[in-house]
Amino acid sequence: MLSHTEENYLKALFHLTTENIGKNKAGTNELAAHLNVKPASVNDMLKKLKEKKLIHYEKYGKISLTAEGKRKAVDIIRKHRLWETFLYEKLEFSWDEVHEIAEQLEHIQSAKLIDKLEKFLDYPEFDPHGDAIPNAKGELNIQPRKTLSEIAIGKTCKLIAVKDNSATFLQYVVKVGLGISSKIKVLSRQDYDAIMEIEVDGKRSSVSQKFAENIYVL
Amino acid sequence: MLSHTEENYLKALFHLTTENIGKNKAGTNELAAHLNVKPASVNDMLKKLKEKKLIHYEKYGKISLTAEGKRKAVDIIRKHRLWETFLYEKLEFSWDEVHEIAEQLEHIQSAKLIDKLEKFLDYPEFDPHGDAIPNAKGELNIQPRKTLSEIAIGKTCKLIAVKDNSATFLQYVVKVGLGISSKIKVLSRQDYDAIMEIEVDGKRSSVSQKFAENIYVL
DNA sequence: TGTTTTTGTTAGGTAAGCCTAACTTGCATA
DNA sequence: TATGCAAGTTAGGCTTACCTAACAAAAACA
Ligand SMILES: [Mn+2]
Ligand SMILES: [Mn+2]
Ligand SMILES: [Mn+2]
Ligand SMILES: [Mn+2]
Repeated sequence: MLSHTEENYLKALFHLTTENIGKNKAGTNELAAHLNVKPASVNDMLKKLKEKKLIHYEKYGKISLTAEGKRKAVDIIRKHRLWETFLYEKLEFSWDEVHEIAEQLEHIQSAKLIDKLEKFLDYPEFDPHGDAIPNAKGELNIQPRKTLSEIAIGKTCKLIAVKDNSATFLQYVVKVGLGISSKIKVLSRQDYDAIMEIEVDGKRSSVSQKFAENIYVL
Repeated sequence: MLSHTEENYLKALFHLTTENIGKNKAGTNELAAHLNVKPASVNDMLKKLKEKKLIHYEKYGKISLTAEGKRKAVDIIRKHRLWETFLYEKLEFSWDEVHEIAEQLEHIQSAKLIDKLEKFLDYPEFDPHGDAIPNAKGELNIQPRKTLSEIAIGKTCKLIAVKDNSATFLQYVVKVGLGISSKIKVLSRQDYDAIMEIEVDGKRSSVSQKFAENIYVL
């Protein structure tokens, strides 16, 4: 049985490695920043997770998840995304509210609960932010995704997911008129700072590089 | 913000005092037994809860909840019972499974979540064990309840709630053919050990004093 | 290649929540 | 009223998960 904290470390490692295609190792400082703790605290935990055979790690080396660690992480992500879907679909929360509550719910221990919840939701494939929900076997198809910042001027694309799950970002996304499946036309992009002008349902907006990098499109 | 542990102490105190009519103070050892910890641990926590003005307590004296402590406890019980109802009604868990999972869910922090859950469940009045669910204002009507052990020979009564929420007890209750609203006829009671013979739906069973004291009837 | 900067580690300390062992208080009952 | 036992408290220790400050290693860069 893993503690709440250990689970959060595994989940963070999954996001920093396995989920980011092309990058499969993380560093101490990076992990510390992601979890809002100090590198010294991370170092303590790395020793414990290594001892439990959940991560690969050598002193001064890079960190990666073992198969077992990966499986544990995927299970937490599965719970997180199913709970988000429940909150959004059944309790009518808005998509900027679900993440924070799911951060708590993801730690509830009961395999039966999550399987019943999945059935109740009729086996959803994606959560409210467009992220794929792993199945009960721990299978999750991670496909390389383009971001809005990579779309050429003049082209139109479809929003399929958001990278940032924070309330402030999601509220901003809604304000620009965007949601899952929105069609976005790229009108222009400044050479100097990459600020883009986009059109959504006939409405024009200017968005930053940072914003565009957090929007996944197809 | 209260910790998971502090919440469990308040809930235990509520069950030992306010909810038990006629008894409104508890002792250190009693609380320790209820929480499966040692009296020394309870003593530590009592100092903290007093400091936070959640309990009335003097060294070597009895313990009781302040108005604020009571309110906090009722909120946790409200969450516990609404989650049990959700698990039972929506996810089709059996009544002997819901308590354990609700012990975890009751600590999720979000007033909005619990109010939306209550609405989703259409404002239930009782949980799957027949216990009243406090409303959002913290109101809970505690009425004195008779137990099966107090019913006279020859009389018939109706099961309205169970006191013990453990899986073993609840499975036994089901095995005897009982559930909420079951009609129970008391056939006999031994003078020596108070073992009772009862009839439920034409089926006869013998139950112990301990069993009968955990069945609330009307 | 030498030096600076970044990254990572260690030592030592804190708070929460638990424990055991030893002690004190107060209540029941002789 | 004495006294023995149950109830309650204290002291000191443990583990988890965090911290700061000081240090070591590796990477970047000049
Ligand atoms: Mn999320
Ligand atoms: Mn989490
Ligand atoms: Mn219960
Ligand atoms: Mn609890």
